[in-house]
Amino acid sequence: MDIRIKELYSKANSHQGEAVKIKGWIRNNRDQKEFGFIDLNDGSCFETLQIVYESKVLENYKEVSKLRVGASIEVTGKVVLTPESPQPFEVKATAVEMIGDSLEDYPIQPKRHTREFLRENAHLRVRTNLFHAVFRVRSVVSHAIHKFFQDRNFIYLHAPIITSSDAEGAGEMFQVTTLDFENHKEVDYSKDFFGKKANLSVSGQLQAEAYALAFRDVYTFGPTFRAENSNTKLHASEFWMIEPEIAFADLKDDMKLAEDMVKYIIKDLFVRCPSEMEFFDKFVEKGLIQKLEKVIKSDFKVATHKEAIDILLKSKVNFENKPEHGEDLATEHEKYLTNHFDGPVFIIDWPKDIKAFYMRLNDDNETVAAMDLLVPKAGELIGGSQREERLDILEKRIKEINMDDKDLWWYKDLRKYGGCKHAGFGIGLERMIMYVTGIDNIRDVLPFPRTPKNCEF
RNA sequence: GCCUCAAUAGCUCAGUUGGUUAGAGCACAUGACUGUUAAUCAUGGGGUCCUAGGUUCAAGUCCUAGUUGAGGCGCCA
Repeated sequence: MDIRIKELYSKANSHQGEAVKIKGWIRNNRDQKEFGFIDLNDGSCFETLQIVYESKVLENYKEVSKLRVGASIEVTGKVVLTPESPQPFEVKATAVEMIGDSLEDYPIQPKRHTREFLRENAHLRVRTNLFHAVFRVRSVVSHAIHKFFQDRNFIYLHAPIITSSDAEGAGEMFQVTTLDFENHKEVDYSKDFFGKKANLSVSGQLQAEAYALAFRDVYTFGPTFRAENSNTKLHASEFWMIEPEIAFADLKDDMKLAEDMVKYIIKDLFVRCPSEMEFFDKFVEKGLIQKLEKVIKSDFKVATHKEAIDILLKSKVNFENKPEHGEDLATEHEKYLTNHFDGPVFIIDWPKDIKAFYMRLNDDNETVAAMDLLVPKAGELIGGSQREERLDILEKRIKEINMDDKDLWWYKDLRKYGGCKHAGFGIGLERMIMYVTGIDNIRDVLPFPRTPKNCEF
């Protein structure tokens, strides 16, 4: 019977003595004179299956003993429980057939490689324990996010990937064009494909607002593109973002939603990826599981931007960037604050001058109803705000920062026809994965990462 | 975009104040071994010392430029 290794691990006892057939890739092969062992992984779960093969049984014993790491094989054999051994059961092979050979220069060895080397082999690194675990978790987290919102009756909105508005203010954009730049010198965007300049989306928020004002609760989940020349462990040129938007809601509702979502994802992960989480806890970040268990149980802390600056000033730490009221927080400040609060912390009520035009002006006329969720390792995990629903104030803000709002006519319409209090946030999928796995480089949680000067694969 | 560091075998690294034929472990090949767990043991093959200039009797080693990578900062998610 054709079977997956995951099925064997979940119900080993009921398969005892059964004849099974498994296909997979060799992780390791150790032979002796009369018998040998293959560690087989078939991708269905984190664990490998030990195959025992004997010269008495296999006609092709010699060939099997020479199979290299990475080769794909089909094994026929019998399930045997081995309670005395490190592994709970194994399969005694009656036949082992090679499906695809792995040549002598297969780069992934059963030993420790550097992350840099593995990045250069992004097509093969998934066959290591670490990346197997990372990308299972990425898949499970993605599913958990959909479940979280779908269970709450949110509408999944596919925001456009190509946009003409460059109003989001979220960073440099990649241009989308069919103009022939190689043979023409002057650029006339009216002759371009869309009749005007177009870009890859840096955020689906503005469109999500339109849908929230019809469905009340919506979320986007898709790729986002930023052409910033950012060379850090936390930034990629192409990443995935989730942007919920909720109507008849304020900043408090927004924060509650964010906190519930983060906790939901972690809980789901503990249920569905116990082996992977154990692996991360052991080899990537010691104490990870304990840290996340604490996050589930405790309430996220909240501090206003002013309070946060006061804490930094009182700390007497000699920061390279002096903390100042009305100024942005530097990375070193964020790190200090997450340590100080010993867990995730919302920083709210930011000075209006350092935040986006669409964020709702507070009654003090100086701060906006914005929130950033800071966590250790991933830094700014979430950024959100209550949106400015008052048309006159929105227009004033746009004027204040000298923004060209001719592409925003439809966005302003949302304030003219049935506008209401609404809020939302954006969470970077990769940063969430970094936070829950302990992996500290964004390039190691993206299947084929795109960063400045790197578009291989 | 700015600053710092690095590049030697397929991988991880060592290589002395510049000095004779550039080493080790793993991987690979061949063999040994009756229960291995990244098995162990023996033997063997494997090098454009990142690229281009320069200094020197002599450069893996020193200098200059470039390329690529990493870390930090800024921008953000």
